Amino acid sequence: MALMLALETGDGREDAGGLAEGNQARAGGRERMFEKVVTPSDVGKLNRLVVPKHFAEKHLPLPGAVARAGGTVLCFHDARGHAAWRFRYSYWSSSQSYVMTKGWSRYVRDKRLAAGDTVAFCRDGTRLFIDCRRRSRGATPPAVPALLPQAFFVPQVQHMAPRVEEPGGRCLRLFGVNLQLRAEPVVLLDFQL
Amino acid sequence: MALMLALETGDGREDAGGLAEGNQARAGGRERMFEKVVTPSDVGKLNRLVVPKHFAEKHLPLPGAVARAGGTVLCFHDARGHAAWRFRYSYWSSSQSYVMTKGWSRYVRDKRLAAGDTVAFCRDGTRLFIDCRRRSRGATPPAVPALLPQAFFVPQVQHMAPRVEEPGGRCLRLFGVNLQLRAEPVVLLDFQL
DNA sequence: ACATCCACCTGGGTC
DNA sequence: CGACCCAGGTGGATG
Repeated sequence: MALMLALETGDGREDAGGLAEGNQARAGGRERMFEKVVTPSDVGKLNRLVVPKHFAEKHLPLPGAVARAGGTVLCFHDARGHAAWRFRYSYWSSSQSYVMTKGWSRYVRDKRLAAGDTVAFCRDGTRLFIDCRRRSRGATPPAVPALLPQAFFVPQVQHMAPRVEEPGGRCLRLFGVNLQLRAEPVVLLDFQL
Repeated sequence: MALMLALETGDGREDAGGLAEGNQARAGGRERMFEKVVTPSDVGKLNRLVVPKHFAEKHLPLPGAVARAGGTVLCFHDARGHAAWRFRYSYWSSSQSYVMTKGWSRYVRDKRLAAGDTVAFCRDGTRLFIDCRRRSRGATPPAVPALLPQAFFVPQVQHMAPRVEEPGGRCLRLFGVNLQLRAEPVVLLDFQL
Protein backbone atom coordinates (compact mmCIF):
# COMPACT_ATOMS: atom_id res chain seq x y z
CA MET A 1 0.00 0.00 0.00
CA ALA A 2 1.15 3.40 -0.76
CA LEU A 3 1.86 5.22 2.40
CA MET A 4 -0.37 7.99 3.09
CA LEU A 5 1.50 11.17 3.47
CA ALA A 6 -0.59 13.99 4.67
CA LEU A 7 0.86 17.22 3.39
CA GLU A 8 -2.57 18.55 3.03
CA THR A 9 -1.78 22.18 2.74
CA GLY A 10 0.93 22.85 0.26
CA ASP A 11 1.14 26.51 -0.53
CA GLY A 12 -2.44 26.84 -1.55
CA ARG A 13 -1.54 28.56 -4.71
CA GLU A 14 -3.22 27.73 -7.91
CA ASP A 15 -1.15 27.77 -10.94
CA ALA A 16 -2.11 27.32 -14.49
CA GLY A 17 1.02 25.24 -14.67
CA GLY A 18 -0.67 22.81 -12.36
CA LEU A 19 -2.91 21.89 -15.19
CA ALA A 20 -1.95 19.99 -18.21
CA GLU A 21 -3.77 19.15 -21.29
CA GLY A 22 -3.20 17.00 -24.28
CA ASN A 23 -0.75 14.49 -22.91
CA GLN A 24 -0.81 11.61 -25.24
CA ALA A 25 -2.68 8.44 -24.71
CA ARG A 26 -1.17 6.17 -22.16
CA ALA A 27 -2.67 2.86 -23.15
CA GLY A 28 -5.28 1.54 -25.47
CA GLY A 29 -7.29 4.31 -27.02
CA ARG A 30 -7.29 6.49 -24.00
CA GLU A 31 -6.54 10.09 -24.62
CA ARG A 32 -5.81 12.58 -21.95
CA MET A 33 -8.38 15.30 -21.73
CA PHE A 34 -7.06 17.34 -18.89
CA GLU A 35 -5.73 17.03 -15.42
CA LYS A 36 -5.60 19.12 -12.34
CA VAL A 37 -3.31 19.31 -9.39
CA VAL A 38 -5.81 19.42 -6.61
CA THR A 39 -5.75 22.28 -4.17
CA PRO A 40 -6.24 22.10 -0.44
CA SER A 41 -9.82 23.20 -1.01
CA ASP A 42 -10.41 20.45 -3.51
CA VAL A 43 -9.53 17.82 -0.92
CA GLY A 44 -10.70 19.75 2.13
CA LYS A 45 -13.93 20.38 3.83
CA LEU A 46 -15.57 22.19 1.00
CA ASN A 47 -16.40 18.83 -0.52
CA ARG A 48 -16.07 19.94 -4.06
CA LEU A 49 -13.63 19.92 -6.93
CA VAL A 50 -13.42 23.04 -8.99
CA VAL A 51 -13.12 22.13 -12.64
CA PRO A 52 -11.33 24.93 -14.45
CA LYS A 53 -13.75 26.51 -16.79
CA HIS A 54 -11.58 26.10 -19.80
CA PHE A 55 -11.46 22.34 -19.43
CA ALA A 56 -15.00 21.98 -18.30
CA GLU A 57 -16.38 23.73 -21.31
CA LYS A 58 -14.05 21.98 -23.66
CA HIS A 59 -14.38 18.43 -22.43
CA LEU A 60 -17.18 17.88 -20.03
CA PRO A 61 -20.69 17.27 -21.16
CA LEU A 62 -23.29 19.81 -21.82
CA PRO A 63 -21.94 22.94 -20.28
CA GLY A 64 -24.94 24.88 -21.40
CA ALA A 65 -27.37 22.36 -20.09
CA VAL A 66 -25.43 21.98 -16.90
CA ALA A 67 -25.48 25.68 -16.40
CA ARG A 68 -29.13 25.95 -17.11
CA ALA A 69 -30.30 22.88 -15.28
CA GLY A 70 -29.66 22.24 -11.67
CA GLY A 71 -26.79 19.96 -12.44
CA THR A 72 -25.91 16.54 -13.62
CA VAL A 73 -24.79 13.27 -12.19
CA LEU A 74 -21.83 11.52 -13.70
CA CYS A 75 -21.24 7.88 -12.95
CA PHE A 76 -17.62 6.87 -12.54
CA HIS A 77 -16.29 3.36 -12.73
CA ASP A 78 -12.83 2.07 -12.36
CA ALA A 79 -11.00 0.34 -15.14
CA ARG A 80 -12.07 -3.12 -14.14
CA GLY A 81 -15.54 -2.15 -13.13
CA HIS A 82 -14.77 -2.89 -9.52
CA ALA A 83 -15.49 0.54 -8.26
CA ALA A 84 -17.75 3.34 -9.22
CA TRP A 85 -18.51 6.78 -8.01
CA ARG A 86 -21.27 9.10 -8.87
CA PHE A 87 -20.48 12.76 -8.74
CA ARG A 88 -22.78 15.65 -9.13
CA TYR A 89 -21.43 18.01 -11.69
CA SER A 90 -22.87 21.47 -11.73
CA TYR A 91 -22.29 25.10 -12.42
CA TRP A 92 -22.21 27.74 -9.78
CA SER A 93 -23.45 30.88 -11.37
CA SER A 94 -22.42 33.08 -8.51
CA SER A 95 -18.79 32.21 -8.93
CA GLN A 96 -19.14 31.20 -12.53
CA SER A 97 -17.37 27.97 -11.96
CA TYR A 98 -17.92 24.31 -12.67
CA VAL A 99 -17.71 21.92 -9.78
CA MET A 100 -17.98 18.30 -8.81
CA THR A 101 -19.85 18.24 -5.55
CA LYS A 102 -21.84 15.33 -4.22
CA GLY A 103 -19.76 12.22 -4.07
CA TRP A 104 -16.46 13.95 -4.51
CA SER A 105 -15.52 13.89 -0.86
CA ARG A 106 -15.93 10.13 -0.80
CA TYR A 107 -13.55 9.81 -3.69
CA VAL A 108 -11.05 11.96 -1.89
CA ARG A 109 -11.29 9.74 1.15
CA ASP A 110 -11.17 6.47 -0.69
CA LYS A 111 -8.20 7.47 -2.78
CA ARG A 112 -6.58 9.38 0.05
CA LEU A 113 -6.14 12.33 -2.23
CA ALA A 114 -4.00 15.08 -0.79
CA ALA A 115 -3.29 18.57 -1.97
CA GLY A 116 -0.74 18.48 -4.71
CA ASP A 117 -1.88 15.16 -6.06
CA THR A 118 -3.14 15.04 -9.58
CA VAL A 119 -6.39 13.85 -11.01
CA ALA A 120 -6.37 13.18 -14.71
CA PHE A 121 -9.42 12.85 -16.88
CA CYS A 122 -9.16 10.73 -19.97
CA ARG A 123 -11.52 9.20 -22.40
CA ASP A 124 -11.69 6.32 -24.76
CA GLY A 125 -14.50 6.88 -27.10
CA THR A 126 -17.57 7.15 -24.96
CA ARG A 127 -15.74 5.92 -21.92
CA LEU A 128 -14.28 8.34 -19.53
CA PHE A 129 -11.50 7.52 -17.14
CA ILE A 130 -10.02 9.12 -14.12
CA ASP A 131 -6.60 8.57 -12.70
CA CYS A 132 -5.12 10.04 -9.64
CA ARG A 133 -1.50 10.01 -8.68
CA ARG A 134 0.57 11.28 -5.85
CA ARG A 135 2.38 14.50 -6.11
CA SER A 136 5.84 14.02 -7.42
CA ARG A 137 8.63 14.78 -5.01
CA GLY A 138 10.68 17.68 -6.16
CA ALA A 139 11.89 17.46 -9.70
CA THR A 140 12.67 13.78 -9.53
CA PRO A 141 10.21 11.09 -10.40
CA PRO A 142 8.00 10.27 -7.48
CA ALA A 143 9.67 8.13 -4.87
CA VAL A 144 6.39 6.35 -4.43
CA PRO A 145 4.41 6.77 -7.59
CA ALA A 146 1.31 5.31 -6.11
CA LEU A 147 -0.61 5.50 -9.29
CA LEU A 148 -4.24 4.86 -8.67
CA PRO A 149 -5.88 4.36 -12.00
CA GLN A 150 -9.53 3.83 -12.38
CA ALA A 151 -12.02 4.22 -15.08
CA PHE A 152 -14.22 7.20 -15.38
CA PHE A 153 -16.86 5.60 -17.38
CA VAL A 154 -20.10 6.52 -18.82
CA PRO A 155 -21.18 9.91 -19.74
CA GLN A 156 -24.28 9.13 -17.83
CA VAL A 157 -25.84 12.47 -17.49
CA GLN A 158 -28.92 13.06 -15.50
CA HIS A 159 -30.39 16.46 -15.74
CA MET A 160 -31.69 17.46 -12.43
CA ALA A 161 -34.61 19.65 -11.80
CA PRO A 162 -33.38 22.26 -9.40
CA ARG A 163 -33.16 20.49 -6.11
CA VAL A 164 -35.67 17.86 -6.99
CA GLU A 165 -34.08 14.61 -6.21
CA GLU A 166 -34.80 12.04 -8.82
CA PRO A 167 -37.81 10.11 -7.55
CA GLY A 168 -38.27 7.39 -10.05
CA GLY A 169 -37.71 8.77 -13.48
CA ARG A 170 -34.19 9.24 -14.68
CA CYS A 171 -32.55 10.56 -17.72
CA LEU A 172 -29.54 8.82 -19.06
CA ARG A 173 -27.51 10.50 -21.71
CA LEU A 174 -25.55 7.97 -23.63
CA PHE A 175 -23.89 8.34 -26.96
CA GLY A 176 -25.43 11.70 -27.28
CA VAL A 177 -29.01 10.74 -26.70
CA ASN A 178 -31.19 11.09 -23.68
CA LEU A 179 -32.83 7.99 -22.38
CA GLN A 180 -35.61 8.05 -19.88
CA LEU A 181 -35.09 5.41 -17.28
CA ARG A 182 -37.71 4.12 -14.99
CA ALA A 183 -36.33 2.80 -11.79
CA GLU A 184 -32.56 2.85 -11.62
CA PRO A 185 -30.07 3.88 -14.15
CA VAL A 186 -27.94 1.10 -12.93
CA VAL A 187 -25.34 1.31 -15.35
CA LEU A 188 -23.74 -1.98 -15.08
CA LEU A 189 -21.52 -2.02 -12.10
CA ASP A 190 -23.73 0.17 -10.11
CA PHE A 191 -21.82 1.22 -7.12
CA GLN A 192 -24.38 3.06 -5.19
CA LEU A 193 -23.41 6.10 -3.27
CA MET B 1 -4.21 56.60 2.60
CA ALA B 2 -5.68 55.93 5.92
CA LEU B 3 -4.06 52.88 7.19
CA MET B 4 -6.31 49.97 7.07
CA LEU B 5 -5.54 48.01 10.12
CA ALA B 6 -6.54 44.47 9.76
CA LEU B 7 -7.66 43.20 13.12
CA GLU B 8 -9.63 40.69 11.27
CA THR B 9 -9.86 38.22 14.05
CA GLY B 10 -10.11 40.06 17.30
CA ASP B 11 -11.99 37.96 19.70
CA GLY B 12 -14.98 37.63 17.44
CA ARG B 13 -17.19 38.53 20.32
CA GLU B 14 -20.12 40.81 19.92
CA ASP B 15 -20.77 43.28 22.62
CA ALA B 16 -24.04 44.90 23.36
CA GLY B 17 -22.23 47.54 25.32
CA GLY B 18 -21.13 49.23 22.17
CA LEU B 19 -24.60 50.33 21.35
CA ALA B 20 -26.57 53.41 22.07
CA GLU B 21 -30.10 54.32 21.38
CA GLY B 22 -32.33 57.29 21.48
CA ASN B 23 -29.93 60.13 20.82
CA GLN B 24 -32.01 63.00 19.68
CA ALA B 25 -32.40 64.16 16.17
CA ARG B 26 -29.40 65.91 14.76
CA ALA B 27 -30.86 67.92 11.95
CA GLY B 28 -34.07 68.28 10.02
CA GLY B 29 -36.52 65.58 10.89
CA ARG B 30 -33.96 62.95 11.34
CA GLU B 31 -34.30 60.89 14.40
CA ARG B 32 -31.69 58.58 15.67
CA MET B 33 -32.78 54.99 15.64
CA PHE B 34 -29.72 53.29 16.95
CA GLU B 35 -26.04 53.15 16.51
CA LYS B 36 -23.35 50.61 16.96
CA VAL B 37 -19.68 50.76 17.67
CA VAL B 38 -18.44 48.31 15.12
CA THR B 39 -16.41 45.37 16.28
CA PRO B 40 -13.35 43.90 14.64
CA SER B 41 -15.60 41.26 13.16
CA ASP B 42 -17.92 43.86 11.71
CA VAL B 43 -15.10 45.39 9.74
CA GLY B 44 -13.09 42.23 9.17
CA LYS B 45 -13.22 39.33 6.85
CA LEU B 46 -16.58 38.10 7.90
CA ASN B 47 -18.12 40.66 5.61
CA ARG B 48 -21.11 41.27 7.72
CA LEU B 49 -22.47 43.67 10.27
CA VAL B 50 -24.33 42.15 13.15
CA VAL B 51 -27.39 44.22 13.91
CA PRO B 52 -28.29 43.67 17.53
CA LYS B 53 -31.55 41.87 17.66
CA HIS B 54 -33.15 44.41 19.88
CA PHE B 55 -32.60 47.21 17.41
CA ALA B 56 -33.26 45.12 14.40
CA GLU B 57 -36.63 44.04 15.57
CA LYS B 58 -37.51 47.46 16.80
CA HIS B 59 -36.42 49.51 13.83
CA LEU B 60 -35.60 47.49 10.81
CA PRO B 61 -38.18 46.22 8.43
CA LEU B 62 -40.06 43.03 8.52
CA PRO B 63 -38.16 40.95 10.98
CA GLY B 64 -40.54 38.10 10.54
CA ALA B 65 -40.46 38.22 6.80
CA VAL B 66 -36.73 38.64 6.79
CA ALA B 67 -36.38 35.65 8.99
CA ARG B 68 -38.69 33.55 6.92
CA ALA B 69 -37.65 34.66 3.48
CA GLY B 70 -34.17 34.39 2.16
CA GLY B 71 -33.47 37.95 3.10
CA THR B 72 -33.95 41.43 1.82
CA VAL B 73 -32.00 44.01 -0.04
CA LEU B 74 -31.87 47.51 1.32
CA CYS B 75 -30.80 50.27 -0.98
CA PHE B 76 -28.67 52.91 0.63
CA HIS B 77 -28.09 56.39 -0.73
CA ASP B 78 -26.23 59.29 0.69
CA ALA B 79 -27.93 62.51 1.63
CA ARG B 80 -27.55 64.06 -1.78
CA GLY B 81 -28.18 60.89 -3.67
CA HIS B 82 -24.60 60.82 -4.77
CA ALA B 83 -23.81 57.50 -3.27
CA ALA B 84 -25.68 54.33 -2.85
CA TRP B 85 -25.08 50.95 -1.37
CA ARG B 86 -27.21 47.95 -1.44
CA PHE B 87 -26.89 45.63 1.49
CA ARG B 88 -28.43 42.30 1.95
CA TYR B 89 -30.19 42.20 5.24
CA SER B 90 -31.06 38.82 6.59
CA TYR B 91 -31.49 36.68 9.61
CA TRP B 92 -29.13 33.90 10.47
CA SER B 93 -31.11 31.32 12.28
CA SER B 94 -28.04 29.42 13.32
CA SER B 95 -26.83 32.32 15.38
CA GLN B 96 -30.24 33.91 15.73
CA SER B 97 -28.91 37.23 14.66
CA TYR B 98 -29.70 39.88 12.12
CA VAL B 99 -26.95 40.82 9.75
CA MET B 100 -26.05 43.00 6.84
CA THR B 101 -24.07 40.84 4.52
CA LYS B 102 -23.63 41.41 0.82
CA GLY B 103 -22.45 44.90 0.14
CA TRP B 104 -21.36 45.61 3.66
CA SER B 105 -17.71 44.92 3.02
CA ARG B 106 -17.71 47.49 0.25
CA TYR B 107 -19.09 50.04 2.59
CA VAL B 108 -16.41 49.24 5.13
CA ARG B 109 -13.76 49.69 2.49
CA ASP B 110 -15.14 52.86 1.02
CA LYS B 111 -15.59 54.50 4.38
CA ARG B 112 -12.45 52.96 5.82
CA LEU B 113 -14.38 51.84 8.80
CA ALA B 114 -12.23 50.49 11.59
CA ALA B 115 -13.06 48.71 14.77
CA GLY B 116 -14.26 51.18 17.31
CA ASP B 117 -15.86 53.47 14.77
CA THR B 118 -19.56 54.09 15.00
CA VAL B 119 -22.31 53.64 12.51
CA ALA B 120 -25.54 55.37 13.29
CA PHE B 121 -28.88 54.62 11.73
CA CYS B 122 -31.40 57.38 11.50
CA ARG B 123 -34.60 57.98 9.68
CA ASP B 124 -36.64 60.82 8.41
CA GLY B 125 -40.05 59.55 7.62
CA THR B 126 -39.55 56.86 5.11
CA ARG B 127 -35.97 57.81 4.54
CA LEU B 128 -33.24 56.10 6.35
CA PHE B 129 -29.82 57.52 6.89
CA ILE B 130 -26.54 56.15 7.96
CA ASP B 131 -23.65 58.01 9.41
CA CYS B 132 -20.33 56.72 10.38
CA ARG B 133 -17.76 58.47 12.46
CA ARG B 134 -14.33 57.70 13.73
CA ARG B 135 -13.80 56.41 17.16
CA SER B 136 -13.19 59.19 19.58
CA ARG B 137 -9.65 59.31 20.87
CA GLY B 138 -9.59 58.60 24.54
CA ALA B 139 -12.03 60.68 26.52
CA THR B 140 -11.30 63.84 24.63
CA PRO B 141 -13.11 64.89 21.51
CA PRO B 142 -11.70 63.16 18.49
CA ALA B 143 -8.44 64.60 17.36
CA VAL B 144 -9.56 63.93 13.82
CA PRO B 145 -13.30 63.81 13.87
CA ALA B 146 -13.52 62.65 10.30
CA LEU B 147 -17.23 62.68 10.29
CA LEU B 148 -18.52 60.90 7.25
CA PRO B 149 -22.21 61.55 7.05
CA GLN B 150 -24.29 60.06 4.38
CA ALA B 151 -27.88 59.34 3.87
CA PHE B 152 -29.27 55.95 4.29
CA PHE B 153 -32.05 56.37 1.89
CA VAL B 154 -34.96 54.43 0.79
CA PRO B 155 -36.09 51.43 2.60
CA GLN B 156 -36.35 49.70 -0.66
CA VAL B 157 -37.16 46.26 0.44
CA GLN B 158 -36.99 43.50 -2.03
CA HIS B 159 -37.86 40.14 -0.85
CA MET B 160 -35.56 37.76 -2.46
CA ALA B 161 -36.63 34.60 -3.95
CA PRO B 162 -33.92 32.42 -2.59
CA ARG B 163 -30.91 33.54 -4.51
CA VAL B 164 -31.97 35.38 -7.56
CA GLU B 165 -29.28 37.72 -8.58
CA GLU B 166 -30.41 41.02 -9.95
CA PRO B 167 -30.02 40.72 -13.68
CA GLY B 168 -30.45 44.31 -14.60
CA GLY B 169 -28.42 45.70 -11.77
CA ARG B 170 -25.68 48.00 -12.86
CA CYS B 171 -23.14 50.00 -11.05
CA LEU B 172 -22.28 53.51 -12.09
CA ARG B 173 -19.24 55.12 -10.59
CA LEU B 174 -19.76 58.84 -10.23
CA PHE B 175 -17.86 61.36 -8.19
CA GLY B 176 -15.91 58.56 -6.72
CA VAL B 177 -18.85 56.60 -5.48
CA ASN B 178 -20.63 53.60 -6.79
CA LEU B 179 -24.25 53.95 -7.70
CA GLN B 180 -26.37 50.93 -7.98
CA LEU B 181 -28.79 51.25 -10.80
CA ARG B 182 -31.61 48.93 -11.36
CA ALA B 183 -34.06 48.39 -14.09
CA GLU B 184 -36.89 48.35 -11.66
CA PRO B 185 -38.29 51.15 -9.55
CA VAL B 186 -35.58 52.54 -7.41
CA VAL B 187 -37.85 53.98 -4.81
CA LEU B 188 -40.54 51.98 -3.24
CA LEU B 189 -40.86 53.57 0.13
CA ASP B 190 -42.70 50.63 1.43
CA PHE B 191 -40.87 50.52 4.63
CA GLN B 192 -42.96 48.62 7.07
CA LEU B 193 -42.29 48.28 10.71
C1' DA C 1 -25.35 15.30 17.00
C1' DC C 2 -22.89 15.47 12.91
C1' DA C 3 -21.42 15.19 8.14
C1' DT C 4 -22.59 16.34 3.64
C1' DC C 5 -24.46 19.02 0.20
C1' DC C 6 -26.09 23.21 -1.92
C1' DA C 7 -26.28 27.74 -3.56
C1' DC C 8 -24.19 31.97 -2.90
C1' DC C 9 -20.29 35.32 -1.79
C1' DT C 10 -15.70 37.77 -1.99
C1' DG C 11 -10.85 38.85 -2.30
C1' DG C 12 -6.75 38.21 -4.66
C1' DG C 13 -4.56 37.13 -8.63
C1' DT C 14 -4.13 37.20 -13.53
C1' DC C 15 -4.74 38.49 -18.13
C1' DC D 1 -6.85 48.60 -15.13
C1' DG D 2 -11.28 46.31 -15.78
C1' DA D 3 -12.94 41.73 -16.34
C1' DC D 4 -12.69 37.36 -15.26
C1' DC D 5 -11.20 33.15 -12.59
C1' DC D 6 -11.23 30.44 -8.79
C1' DA D 7 -9.63 29.27 -4.04
C1' DG D 8 -11.50 29.64 0.04
C1' DG D 9 -15.32 30.71 2.48
C1' DT D 10 -20.54 31.27 4.33
C1' DG D 11 -25.50 29.86 6.25
C1' DG D 12 -28.96 26.58 5.75
C1' DA D 13 -31.17 22.24 4.44
C1' DT D 14 -30.98 17.56 4.66
C1' DG D 15 -30.68 12.89 6.35
